[in-house]
Amino acid sequence: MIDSGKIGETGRSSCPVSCSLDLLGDKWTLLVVRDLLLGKTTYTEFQKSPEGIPTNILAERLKRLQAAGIVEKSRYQERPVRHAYRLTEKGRDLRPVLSALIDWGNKYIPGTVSRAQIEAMAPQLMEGE
Amino acid sequence: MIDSGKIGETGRSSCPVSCSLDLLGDKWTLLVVRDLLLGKTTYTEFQKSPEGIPTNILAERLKRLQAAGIVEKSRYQERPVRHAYRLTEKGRDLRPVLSALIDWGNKYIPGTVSRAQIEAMAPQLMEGE
DNA sequence: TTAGTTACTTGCGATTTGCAAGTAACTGTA
DNA sequence: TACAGTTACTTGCAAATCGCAAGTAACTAA
Repeated sequence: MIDSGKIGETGRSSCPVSCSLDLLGDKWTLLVVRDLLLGKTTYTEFQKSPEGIPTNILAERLKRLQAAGIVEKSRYQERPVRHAYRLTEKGRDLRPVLSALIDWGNKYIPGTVSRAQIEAMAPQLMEGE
Repeated sequence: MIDSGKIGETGRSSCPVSCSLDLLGDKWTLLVVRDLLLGKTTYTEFQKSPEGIPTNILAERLKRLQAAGIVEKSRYQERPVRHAYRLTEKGRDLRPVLSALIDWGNKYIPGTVSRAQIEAMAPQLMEGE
């Protein structure tokens, strides 16, 4: 057996789509990435998003994204200690994925906020594309 | 209350990313779409993919994708009755999403099959981009 | 007649989710 | 100094979903 189709211990196969979905394929992870691209940085800001992510899910996802090198946590203030979450380059490189989801959503799901409106309120979202 | 932030009965918000993920945000759905883009059409072909989707999950996802107008089922043979699943235009328009996931996976997950290799074995995957 | 294939469905234990509540550390106001 | 408020989580638990195995229905081919 030269190639089982699997990659390492984790990963269901050596397909880049499958491997990416192992990390990103759920209902919440890419929404956190979206918020980060929109410039949000704190736990509370993520919680305030209209989708209402449960706090335990948020904490777990932030840990996973950190472990995967997509997000980094930094202390932005002492007394009281406050942390900011930011995307790494690996995280910012997910922009095309989000961008494609926006375009598809705009085209096929009526009532969704348009890319133009999103860019207007967060110009950094699609910068550099 | 002018805008609750929600869209219709379903949908967690009016964000196109969130709405798209309501339908596509799990570990299997986009893998089925990938297989369809690769030219696979039958239930058994989907099952044979290296990730090994459980049969009940596959059946449920195909129903959901049909209900969403992303996939259509057609009889391609009588005696015995055989069905083929194919992407609609709405489904084919998910190509940029898959494409972005391939690029990200190739860049950040070592050992994944390259886009060039994927295109070589399935030229129709990224046609028209 | 019997084994094989296709396309599912059903049962069920294990994992994951989502809601609520609790906790720890600190601040700002009286 | 006391106390309400904020931030950033953790914990408990019922409910939903997942994944493995087995079963079923319709048909073919030997």
